[in-house]
Amino acid sequence: MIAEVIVDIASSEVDRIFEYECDEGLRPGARVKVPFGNTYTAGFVISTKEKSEYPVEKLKKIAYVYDEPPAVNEECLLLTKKIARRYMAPMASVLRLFIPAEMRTGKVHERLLRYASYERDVDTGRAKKQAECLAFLKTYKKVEARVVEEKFGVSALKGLAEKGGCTVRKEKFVRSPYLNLPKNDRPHILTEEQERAIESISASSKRVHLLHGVTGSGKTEIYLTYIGKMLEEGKNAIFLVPEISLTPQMLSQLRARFGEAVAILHSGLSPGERFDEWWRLRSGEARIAVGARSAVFAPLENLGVIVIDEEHDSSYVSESTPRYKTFDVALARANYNGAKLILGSATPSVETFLQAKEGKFNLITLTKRINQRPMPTITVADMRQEVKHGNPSPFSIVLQEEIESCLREKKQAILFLNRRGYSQTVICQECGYVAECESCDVPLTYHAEENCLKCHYCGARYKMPVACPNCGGVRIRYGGTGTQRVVSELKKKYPEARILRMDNDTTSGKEGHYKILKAFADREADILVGTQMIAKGHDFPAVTLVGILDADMSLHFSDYRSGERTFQLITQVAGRSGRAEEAGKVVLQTYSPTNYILRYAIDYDYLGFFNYEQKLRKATSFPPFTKIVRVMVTGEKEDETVEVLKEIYFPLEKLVKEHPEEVFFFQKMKSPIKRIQNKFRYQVLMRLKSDLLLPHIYEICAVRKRNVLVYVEENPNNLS
DNA sequence: CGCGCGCTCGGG
DNA sequence: CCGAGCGCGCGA
Repeated sequence: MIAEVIVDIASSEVDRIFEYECDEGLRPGARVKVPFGNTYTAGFVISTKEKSEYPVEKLKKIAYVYDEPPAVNEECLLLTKKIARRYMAPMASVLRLFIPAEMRTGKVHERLLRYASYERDVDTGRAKKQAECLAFLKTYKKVEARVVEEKFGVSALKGLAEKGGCTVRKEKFVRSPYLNLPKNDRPHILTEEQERAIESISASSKRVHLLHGVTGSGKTEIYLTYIGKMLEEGKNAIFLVPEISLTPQMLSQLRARFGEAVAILHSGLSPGERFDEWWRLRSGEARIAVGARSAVFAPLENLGVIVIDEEHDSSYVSESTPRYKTFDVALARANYNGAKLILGSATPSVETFLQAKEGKFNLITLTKRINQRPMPTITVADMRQEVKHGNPSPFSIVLQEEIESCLREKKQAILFLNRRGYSQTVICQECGYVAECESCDVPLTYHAEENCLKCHYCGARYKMPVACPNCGGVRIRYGGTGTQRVVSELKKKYPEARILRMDNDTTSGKEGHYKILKAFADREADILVGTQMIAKGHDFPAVTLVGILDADMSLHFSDYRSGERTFQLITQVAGRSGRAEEAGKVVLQTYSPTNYILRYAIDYDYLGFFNYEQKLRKATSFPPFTKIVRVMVTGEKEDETVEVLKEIYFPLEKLVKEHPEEVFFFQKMKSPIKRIQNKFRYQVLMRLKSDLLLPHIYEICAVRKRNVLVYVEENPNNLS
């Protein structure tokens, strides 16, 4: 037998099939160890055949077959080929998505522990410790041997085992997080609207279903009910959520509902936990995979449903090769398995909603909130007027009043500002010098807590200079407010208020996010000041006020999606207010109160927003009516980078000249941020009518030069 | 003349 | 990707 093997080296240079002699019965998808060059390397069997075209005397033998059953099944192999072709990615880099890194490196294995189990009552004679040990085991039946030995001594356990009172055996210990939570069998009562959604999903013959429902309309209950339904039918499920939503509460809720049938895949797990959870899915022991983007590759067969919650979230696009879109992978898997693909969002992306409106997806609209409560009222504070009337603080008069009444009534408030640090820029008032990062082409942000300057792109820290390095001046202006400054202003104004801050600087560590959220939920603070990360799905019943300090921030970004993003952000942040008994309030501060995006957001008018945005995109030929392609060329040496840029630019130029009808825009340029982490960034930007030229573009950009990286992005999330 | 580094090439 | 093999540049 001959095995066609892809070696586990993620480089296009060796991304081809190597043939090896193998034993009869080796199955495609198996991981193997093969001689390669003058060492050994891991590889994946892609297929097997009887005869090889390759000279027999040169064929080598497979050295070792790793695991049985094969780690990658037939579906995954097909999907691998599809993704590799689509993104011109090496097969090995795609195959790696399907198995946990722990398995590849071979550093983590299943964990075996010794357990002492009670057998029967025996006469322990004069051995007092053995008698105690026997009694202990009789009560607890099975205990880890190490624990028993610590309690009664090594010899007592050994002696007891020899007399037959107990047995000591090595068993697999499953490192599954939250496994010990009690299962909660309370019935789940659906509202009429939720019932109808379930019926619609079941009845529709369409592959993709979009649940469009306001925050608090109970989308999660619909997903879980449908997943439960699939389990009953003997089918399995994948439930995808944005990384940030994988909170302990969320996971324990799932465990309570589905018990051990749930396996969790996410970056916060320990290597051992991830390994075990993966195998629980592969072996069929667990039947629901929950996780962020990468969980779409979960090793489940016979899928009944794949759910993508918060469909619009930008974390669903991979930012390293292969730059797959979670939706595309999920759709391919749903098609293969005959499964339903459910997308859910209060603010679907324009692209998704357009497809739903055109009838390609089954659109289900949920209009009612579960608790019947109206959405919080949004008050607009015109910051131009505030400045005119001599209010220099980051808080408008109306927001100050609301904060005060909130504190008086012992309620909680959230203040949102998508900018961390103290001040965005540090400018010398004498000469206009702006401190910039040495490795990136961006200004530095002042952090008051550590009294230092930080680069928000590469994380570098610099000492805060006493005097201007350029002219020696000592008068420094702090421009632009960040979360730290908001907190210090709040403390000045409301010394009695307890304030928590949540941003990248305060959430370090494994459970950094969770600790702050929990502290706030436990009412350890009155006001939570935070960036983007406070916007998502957390329930704080006592929050009655949300302040959006700078609604314009994302609005005036030079990006075709800035309007969409602003709408989504405002809707999400506003949804944090008034989740329980109390009606919520939102104060939205802006310098452009008449902006259409803000007007639609204030009215919670998604359809209004969508119609406007859709017309705009169509008129200006932007996605989803076109596709933006950015080819990024980065390298540490500018001359080398430009060299490679030229190498791809001319073939690309030739390509677009041959297809002028496909191309709206084509230009090579330095990136808006010319350097990040000491790497120069050059790009070719294109706007194309369709995906027709994509394969050619990927092909042209597949050049691999040492020291210079080239990659293709489709509709990139930011153009910096 | 010999060694060292940097580039090219092959791997089944 | 990684090591083997080889070419040319420099030192004494």
